[in-house]
Amino acid sequence: MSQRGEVKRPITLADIAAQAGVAPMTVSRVLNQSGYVHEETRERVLRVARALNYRRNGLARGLKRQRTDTVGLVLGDIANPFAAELARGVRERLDEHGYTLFICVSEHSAKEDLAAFDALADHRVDGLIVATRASKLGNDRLAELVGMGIPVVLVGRDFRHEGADLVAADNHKGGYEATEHLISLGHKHIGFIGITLTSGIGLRRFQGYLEALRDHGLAVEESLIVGGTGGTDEQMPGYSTESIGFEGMRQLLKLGRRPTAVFARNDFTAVGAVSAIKEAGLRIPEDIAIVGYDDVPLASHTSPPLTTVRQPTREQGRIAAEFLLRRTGSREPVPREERILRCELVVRESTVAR
Amino acid sequence: MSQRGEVKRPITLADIAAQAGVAPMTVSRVLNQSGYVHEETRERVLRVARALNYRRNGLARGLKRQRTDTVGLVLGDIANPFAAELARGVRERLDEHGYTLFICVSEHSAKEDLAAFDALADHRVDGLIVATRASKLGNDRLAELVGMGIPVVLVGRDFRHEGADLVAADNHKGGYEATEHLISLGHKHIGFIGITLTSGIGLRRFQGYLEALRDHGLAVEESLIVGGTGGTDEQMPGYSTESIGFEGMRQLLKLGRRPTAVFARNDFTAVGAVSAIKEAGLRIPEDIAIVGYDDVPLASHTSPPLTTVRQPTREQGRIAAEFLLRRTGSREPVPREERILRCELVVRESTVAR
DNA sequence: TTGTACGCGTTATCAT
DNA sequence: ATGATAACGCGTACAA
Repeated sequence: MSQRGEVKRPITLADIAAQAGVAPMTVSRVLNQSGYVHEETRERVLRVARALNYRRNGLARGLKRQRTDTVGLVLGDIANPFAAELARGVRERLDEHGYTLFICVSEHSAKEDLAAFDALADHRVDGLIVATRASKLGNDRLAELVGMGIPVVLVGRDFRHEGADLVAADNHKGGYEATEHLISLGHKHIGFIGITLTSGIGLRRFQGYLEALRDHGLAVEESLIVGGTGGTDEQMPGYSTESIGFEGMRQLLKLGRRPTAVFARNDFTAVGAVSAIKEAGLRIPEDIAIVGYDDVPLASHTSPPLTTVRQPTREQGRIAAEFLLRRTGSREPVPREERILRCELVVRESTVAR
Repeated sequence: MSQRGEVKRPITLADIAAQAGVAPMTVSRVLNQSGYVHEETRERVLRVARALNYRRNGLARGLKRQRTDTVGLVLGDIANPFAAELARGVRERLDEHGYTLFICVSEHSAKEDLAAFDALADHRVDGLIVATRASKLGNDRLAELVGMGIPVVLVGRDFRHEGADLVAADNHKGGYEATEHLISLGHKHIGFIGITLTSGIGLRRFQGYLEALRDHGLAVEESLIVGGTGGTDEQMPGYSTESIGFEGMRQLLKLGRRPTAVFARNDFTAVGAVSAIKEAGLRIPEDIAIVGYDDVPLASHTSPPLTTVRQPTREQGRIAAEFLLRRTGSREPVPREERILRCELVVRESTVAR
């Protein structure tokens, strides 16, 4: 026997077959529970397989079967509670259908987006769910993958492609309703914190804010709109925008006529703003009312509890998974689907009628 | 030609080779930049490859090369800021070495842990970093994988194996120091919120708490130790333990003699506790002091800013990656390494001398 | 019920 | 500088 290679070589079907005195094919049948195998043979094979600690080779298997029972999920930022909930929804559905989910994180960089798409595509995932910010590079590459016949579903991504499904929350409307809520409470000077030009989602919310102001005959005051760097800050967890909220609010408080209400692009930004307001010795909501966005678990435990806009995050994940399954499930081309989900205003104690 | 199959078949090296008038091997050389290829040939091949939108088949490639340049990271809960930071640290190092990171989430279930290990192992990742809660099933399976020669690094997991490296934060000491801090401020009745029996990490912190009490001659009062369900609550994001903190604190407030200080197992739990304290009309830190754990970004923006214990999370990720690279890098068996990192008490305004 | 032959797409190795 | 061959580990298709 040529047993020189002392390096632990992974066990293969052939190894099992040899020890069990059958053909590799029989072992395959046993392990995949396909075809007929004599009960006695079956047990013998299983015993050997277990004894040798066999693990099947997914590469060879995938290569032969032309599918891997695997789905890739590309996330821009794993620290984002939205991402977590989304992943949960996706997994929930995918699990039921025997798919394994591989998550790649791109840290909101277009370059890493590409890397993630490619890595996943190269490893022949059966489908791809993408929930990162849109970029020219990324969109083009996605188009290529779609062209190659890889099922792709976009989540909350500002990019449409005829071959890829889309699921998103109606952030525009959500922003509109948050703002309208403040207006209906009698506010006329409403600030916005967290404007960024790079993020499609934030931009949508901001547009809703603008539209609500206009629809109700309120002037848009540029000084009431404050930012947050658009760039990718390596040090800072992408979504942990407490600092943006804090700095932004400080800026607003310096104004000659400060806003009586503020709409923050997300709950963390809102928390940062709350922190700045308290630091200045002002009260919420009496002096300044505040609305967040997302309804993260934290939102109901701040003081005061935060009025916010809830988006059906897990639901988006579930739908994304279902859209994908539709595609992996059929050999024929599948017509594109798009689903925009409603957001819901959750009124708590950080807003009150003037 | 048997060109009947109208289904878009993925482009292969052979397709490119045919169109470029060379052998597949040459194409491989060009695409992998290995070996000598005439410049002219090279360009022709590249042109064809680009025109056909070629994507290499990672399965075939991995099968042949016996490595995939891929590392798996198993996380118990993606919503946990700890997990996010950890992943960031891991990626940071792995990227530099050309590895792609695939993340699997197990939602803190031992069964899903196994599924993740297996999926990753089957797809022949070059290594595995595991940061989920320990379980009998999981530990056994990990031992098997280690036995098969797969490089494994454990992060903050309460399980030691001679073939797997370990990196963790010193949660015991952190819990000790948090408690000692409160003691040094004059507190004698110190509560603990968030005891769970299933979580190794939480347990360590709790043990530190107990030890500090004992070392300073304080009695352990069982009524001051409150819980949080140990089970897996499907509806609740795993780490979002605001509710546990909230409910736990309410319970403590009902006591005849309530604690003057509380140590919460993590910052979110602390935030929930803060919320309950305020609801009861009490002040922090005057009436009740509170210490959290983790120093999440939020902690410095609560009111009052939270005293907490910071653990070097990203650093743990980096080290885990380095431990892994050590193993993937060498054919020989590598001696086990273990690194326990110090935590650091961050004193803010939620604690003050009595 | 079991086995044989072949191919999935790639690369290592040797030959030219 | 390029090509032919074989093999990675598995499953499909067919034969026995």
